[in-house]
Amino acid sequence: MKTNSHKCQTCPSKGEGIFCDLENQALDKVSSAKVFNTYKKGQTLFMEGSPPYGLFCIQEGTIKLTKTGEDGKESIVRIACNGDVLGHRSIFSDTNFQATATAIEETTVCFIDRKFIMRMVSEEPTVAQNIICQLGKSLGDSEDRIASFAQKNVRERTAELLLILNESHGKDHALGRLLEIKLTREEMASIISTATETLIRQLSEFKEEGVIKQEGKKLIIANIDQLAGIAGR
Amino acid sequence: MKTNSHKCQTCPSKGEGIFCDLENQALDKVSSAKVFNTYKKGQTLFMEGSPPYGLFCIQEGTIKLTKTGEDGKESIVRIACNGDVLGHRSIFSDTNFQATATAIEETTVCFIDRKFIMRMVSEEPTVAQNIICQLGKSLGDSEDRIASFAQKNVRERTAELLLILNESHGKDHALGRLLEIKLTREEMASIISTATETLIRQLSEFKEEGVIKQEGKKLIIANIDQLAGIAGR
DNA sequence: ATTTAAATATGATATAAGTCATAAAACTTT
DNA sequence: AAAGTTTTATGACTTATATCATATTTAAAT
Repeated sequence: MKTNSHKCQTCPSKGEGIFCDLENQALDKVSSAKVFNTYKKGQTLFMEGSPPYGLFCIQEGTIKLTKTGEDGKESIVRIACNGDVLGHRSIFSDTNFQATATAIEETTVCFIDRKFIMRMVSEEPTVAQNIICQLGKSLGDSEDRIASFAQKNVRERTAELLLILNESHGKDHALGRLLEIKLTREEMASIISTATETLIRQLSEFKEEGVIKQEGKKLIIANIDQLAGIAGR
Repeated sequence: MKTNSHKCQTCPSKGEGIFCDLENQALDKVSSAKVFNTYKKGQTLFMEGSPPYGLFCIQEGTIKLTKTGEDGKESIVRIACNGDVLGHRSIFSDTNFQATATAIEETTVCFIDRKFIMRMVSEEPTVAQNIICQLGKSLGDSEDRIASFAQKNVRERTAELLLILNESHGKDHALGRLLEIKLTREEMASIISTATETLIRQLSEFKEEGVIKQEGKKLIIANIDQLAGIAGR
């Protein structure tokens, strides 16, 4: 399933990725250095503890990053999607992966060798800047979650999660905003650090209140303002 | 209290900072571009929501980064010390500060204008790499904390906090490892997202068990292996 | 199509940790 | 040195949320 026939020039995530500011010539170099790959739902890109050989650039799809506790309980530390890069943290600090990356839907990814990316960062300042920018955004999101955990209860964090999912995966729909992401309740619970049953109960409560609706397996935010009020922002 | 008489070449944090790989010539440029400043305990470097004009490089001391909830409750999202840089996230993503930075002890800091640092990142790849490396480390720490909340109880998180403080501020001592950082119990509680009383109770429990001791205001880790066992690592 | 397994849902119960109250230390300020 | 303020410390009580148990629904496998 590996090929090099794809061109970065026509990549669907071109506008968002770390190579978005490159000239055509430099982009050609990236095109030839990368390896294209498709991961099915449930497949892992890399495992916690293993050494990084390069960078993963998400073209299209969604990846969860998880850490496993001693008791085996997994917790989701980040969700990455189109244009996001994985592995930069490990590569630049020369440490093993601190989390496991798993596709939660079919995802197309480009892999770029670590040596190539190191050279790229030296030669193309915009690439370095974009990596800094993305890492910064992830750090901001991560610290938001820490504060959220300290300051908000499950009801507020659930509302917040739905709003965040809306920003990254929300589509317009007759009844409101349809969340085009198929996370299990267990995964949603893990993101906001609560028990699966507690999250399910909270979603049921939101349904009763008419804040959200369900169509098949997909959730729809029916009243986004009310949800924002609950999340407290 | 502002001066330019300090040279980066003789900075106590030179080995750890983002400019550590620069040649003397380039370092001279940094020396003349920076503004040196001292913050007393409790003074703020910048406030959540305000725009960033540059980068803060910590020469010596400790800074807490806090976020304030609607209810006014502050939570500590990061602790930064010698060699750490603040403001990179905001500068590169061109957003306002997402947290407030306050000195928790007397801290000496160099301020570097945003335009200068942007130029530096373009011209000196090692600076960009070091920023990436530091951001990556912060992101890793932050995600560790998220997993920690999800997977550990207050007892375990308290043990973990003491171990982390030991790594950054621990000094050898007759009774074990002395933590050379003066955080209030409220601040310690905030770091691990628990109530002040709960943290105090946990420390009392550790004292009873003989895992930690107290000398004046400072804590001493008497049995680091046992503490590591409790933290689960 | 039928069986098996996994995910969702809800009730009942337990408990870790939060909140409130109060007091004693430990610093600050006058 | 005395008064005031903040921090540390414990006890008593409450509550949000985890855990356990058990259906029900949905998806996967045979």
